[in-house]
Amino acid sequence: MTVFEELKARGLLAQLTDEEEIKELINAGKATFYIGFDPTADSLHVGHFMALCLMKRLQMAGNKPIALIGGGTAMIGDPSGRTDMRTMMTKETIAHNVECFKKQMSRFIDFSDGKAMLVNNADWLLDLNYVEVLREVGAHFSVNRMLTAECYKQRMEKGLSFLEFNYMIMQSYDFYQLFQKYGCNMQFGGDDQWSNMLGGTELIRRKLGKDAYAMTITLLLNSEGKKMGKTQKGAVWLDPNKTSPFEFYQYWRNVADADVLKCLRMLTFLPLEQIEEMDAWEGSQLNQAKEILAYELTKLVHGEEEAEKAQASSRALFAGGDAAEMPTCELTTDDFMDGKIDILGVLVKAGLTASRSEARRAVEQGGVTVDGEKVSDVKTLYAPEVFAGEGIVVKRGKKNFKRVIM
RNA sequence: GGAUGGAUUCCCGAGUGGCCAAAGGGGACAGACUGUAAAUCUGCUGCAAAUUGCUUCGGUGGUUCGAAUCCACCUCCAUCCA
Repeated sequence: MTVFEELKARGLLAQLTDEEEIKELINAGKATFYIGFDPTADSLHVGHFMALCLMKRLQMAGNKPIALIGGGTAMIGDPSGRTDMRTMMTKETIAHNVECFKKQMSRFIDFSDGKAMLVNNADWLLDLNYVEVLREVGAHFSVNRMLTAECYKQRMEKGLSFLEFNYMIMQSYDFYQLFQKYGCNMQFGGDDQWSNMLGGTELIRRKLGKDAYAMTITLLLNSEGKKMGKTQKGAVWLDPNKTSPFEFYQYWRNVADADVLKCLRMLTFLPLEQIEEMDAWEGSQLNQAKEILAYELTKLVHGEEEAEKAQASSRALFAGGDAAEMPTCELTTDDFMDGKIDILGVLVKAGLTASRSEARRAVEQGGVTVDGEKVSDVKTLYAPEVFAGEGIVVKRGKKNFKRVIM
């Protein structure tokens, strides 16, 4: 199976400027392509992960990837698909994020021996001369056309600043630069980037009279049409300090039935034949598929060891086994009042609830368990001895738990 | 620059002097049912020393016994006019 066929079979391809041409180039391993990542946070997330996987797949097929970090474009902020303006980030924050991105990326992509490149568009964007850009680049863009672009649609109601309006032009300029400098003639990215990417191919055609291609990958949406990889608290990060391997594992372990197969196809490197077999699974058997999904992804992102640990904790918690790998919280003598700590205090200290009020509600509703015993009294007290040795296991709800020791 | 409308809790959105920690919906959380899924039903959703107290309706001052609500100024947003 060729790379192109595989991408297609996995449902990754969304839109392409020229299917035949792109197919030929990437199958032959002759393409130099780039994918842009704006450093809007200090860690990559699942969306980035998909793009990195795409990069890896194409790299394995012999193509040369360029990972572009948007140190320059992050100064502007991509308005695509957003209803409100991004908060402007300081230069320092961006610089910090760029460093974090670099570190994380090198775990996924092999940058050695010129097999891939890492560039930062701050290198060419920040020193641009305004009037020059307007004449050289701006002249090739039609405002009328830009305004009809899908990505600005949502913003037409709420308002769009001139700053953000220029994002598309900056991204187009990136492509134009990379085309000239490195012969990069393809740009890939998330489907929300389509209009921005077309801007680039257009610019190259107008300035140089040459063809460049763009291809987007499907956004990972769940069966309700929402972007996956987001939790109530925010994104599911790849940085273990922001989203622990266990939380990461649990996120995928808990995906809806309707989404498991799609996730396996789009996110893992498991052979398609194996995934097709699982397609026939039904009912509770799908739980196995979820376990595989969670394990595979955790392994890709955090390594095999962490994946094993996460799986062990998960099984221990839900199937009731040895819970050695449980997340732990340590109390100090300061946490005790008159030699005791109440259940609400324990919940808050363990980070299982945000406030004592919330803890109180959880207990009142029967959602709190200590060592398997339901706690029904809000005033339940614990002496320090309870936390000695193995400590106690505190659970809030079905999925949130901590071992509390001293 | 001018005119008009607007800013309410995680989000949408009601509230135009006390009965307001603030209707309703969504989401989130917890319980029941299950398979760590979905659907459904129930509860819950500012903080706390908890039949009470404290902080919150863009910001700062003011009027009043009492302000999300009235007044002044400011900030931001939308629409129209330039």
